[in-house]
Amino acid sequence: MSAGGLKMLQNMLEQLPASERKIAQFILENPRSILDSTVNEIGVQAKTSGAAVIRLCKSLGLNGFQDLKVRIAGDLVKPVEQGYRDIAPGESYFSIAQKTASNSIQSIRDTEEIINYEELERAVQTLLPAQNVHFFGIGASNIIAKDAQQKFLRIQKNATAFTDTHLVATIIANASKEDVVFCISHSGETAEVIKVLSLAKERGVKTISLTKYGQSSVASLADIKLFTSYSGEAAFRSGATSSRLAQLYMIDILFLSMATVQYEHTIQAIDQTREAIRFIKDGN
Amino acid sequence: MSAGGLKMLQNMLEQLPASERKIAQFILENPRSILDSTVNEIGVQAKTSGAAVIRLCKSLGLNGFQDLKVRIAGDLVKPVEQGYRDIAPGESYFSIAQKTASNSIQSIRDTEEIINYEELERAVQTLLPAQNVHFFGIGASNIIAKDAQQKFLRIQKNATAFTDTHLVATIIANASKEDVVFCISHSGETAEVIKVLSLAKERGVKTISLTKYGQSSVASLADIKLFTSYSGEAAFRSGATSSRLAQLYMIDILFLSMATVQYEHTIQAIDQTREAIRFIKDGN
DNA sequence: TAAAAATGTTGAATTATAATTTCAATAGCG
DNA sequence: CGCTATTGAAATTATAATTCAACATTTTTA
Repeated sequence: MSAGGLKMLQNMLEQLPASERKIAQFILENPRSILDSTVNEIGVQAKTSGAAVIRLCKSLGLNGFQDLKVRIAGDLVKPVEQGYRDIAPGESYFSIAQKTASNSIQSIRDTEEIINYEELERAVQTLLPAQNVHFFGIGASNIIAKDAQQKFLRIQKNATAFTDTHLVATIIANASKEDVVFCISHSGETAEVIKVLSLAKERGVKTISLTKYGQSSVASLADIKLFTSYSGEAAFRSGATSSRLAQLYMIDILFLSMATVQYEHTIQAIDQTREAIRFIKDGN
Repeated sequence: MSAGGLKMLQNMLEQLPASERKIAQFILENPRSILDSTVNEIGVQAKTSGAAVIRLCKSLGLNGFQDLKVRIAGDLVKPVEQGYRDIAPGESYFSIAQKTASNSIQSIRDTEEIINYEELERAVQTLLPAQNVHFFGIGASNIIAKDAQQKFLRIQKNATAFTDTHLVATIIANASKEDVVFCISHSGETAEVIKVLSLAKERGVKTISLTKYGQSSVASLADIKLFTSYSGEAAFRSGATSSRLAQLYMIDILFLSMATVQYEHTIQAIDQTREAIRFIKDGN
């Protein structure tokens, strides 16, 4: 019942009469397009008739056009992708969606593989007792910082995520020993982040970094170093497409790790948050 | 166009009216049998009518019965998915990392499967000529809005992503017909987002929504509806862990789709951005 | 709280569309 | 030249999709 339609066409190609072969060739070249075409449309596009399409189905030993359609739909289910692939001009939406999914998944998998669990444990143990956590990242990394801030606030952990270097400097200048500065920079070389980290170090505030895997100024400065996999990041010179997902993945792990350690407290905090939002929304 | 039919049915099951739900359930129980049944046969077998089958297809956002058939044919050739798994108290770091990776990957895969490529195309064609794109989302969805804004600015597309409802109202009140309002809300029921959308609609501004798959106030209001898969989102009642990745994935696809259509322009814009950042950083 | 109005849901009947068959015309072949 | 195979337009049949009146449900109003 399942798939094999394209293979059938290929095998049969030579022994088919001219009109049917035209159809077969057309389908092999545009397998996707036949899924939402009618028999007659295909006939015309392949410069022959709709009747030839039906005859082709019979020649293949199938019951009819629907049968062929279903088999080809099965053939077109994407193969599992591996590795990173860039996107070319004029690429189809379908192909973009596939490649993007594949790249995103790959970056998460790669990041999972390089996790240093001792370092992760140290991060959790540092963050749990912290009074305030100051996330800092600029540009694309600020998105991650904001996400982390939101998550931390949910479990009743004070958190900031400003972009203004001067403001952050002020905060660090007045930070207590119970505070943690958490710096995010994919490259690990963002000037502002390096400055903020240096300041924190000088002031004796605990520091955690999240950068791409490998040596970098930011990572070397931080007390605890977390990494995301440095993937090709080919995708369209865009600088921050799948790396961003890997960073969020690391934030999730941190958040969930902290949450499981203080399970009851977390559940309670999250339910309270939900209540509060409902109150704002519905007023009761 | 690829598969995901069964997932769609599963996601939608609860919000369907009785007759359509009967059909959905029947199909989920006998996916294979629908491949060579007619609309009426299915209707009768599920103890309702053929009309309900067609209505179900429309409810899923598909064009018709053939569309559903093709997607289910795709589902039947691939191995069964793992599904989502929640995290328990005192779970090991390793296990958290694994489950989180697995859930994240699943949500991206599921989202890929339910993409409606015609709707995506319409979104791209609406966004490309837009003068300004106003992203709007609050709470966790604002993170996504900000991410989208950054991406759009990179390709020289004016974009905003404010949280202040009054401010956004002002913007929409003064928006031109060439502007687009892009609303993000996982639940699709965020009051502020509904208000903003209604205002935009009233003002005749084009609207795009990004919500979880299924019927929702936000989606019904928008001209163009994009979806992420509504997964169990079990992960620790946290409300926004892997759904966020799926949303970012959709933003990536939109961005890359727009970028490939105007490839040279994009490359140039991105290189200029890089230059500008280097200038700020190194001063030369 | 009951009645009325509005809204949503249903499947039988109808219409529209697409798949399949028929058949006369034509091409290929010994 | 006569036989057989192939072809596509037209007819037929099957199927998908829409319409609509009846019914059910929810919401509004008095």
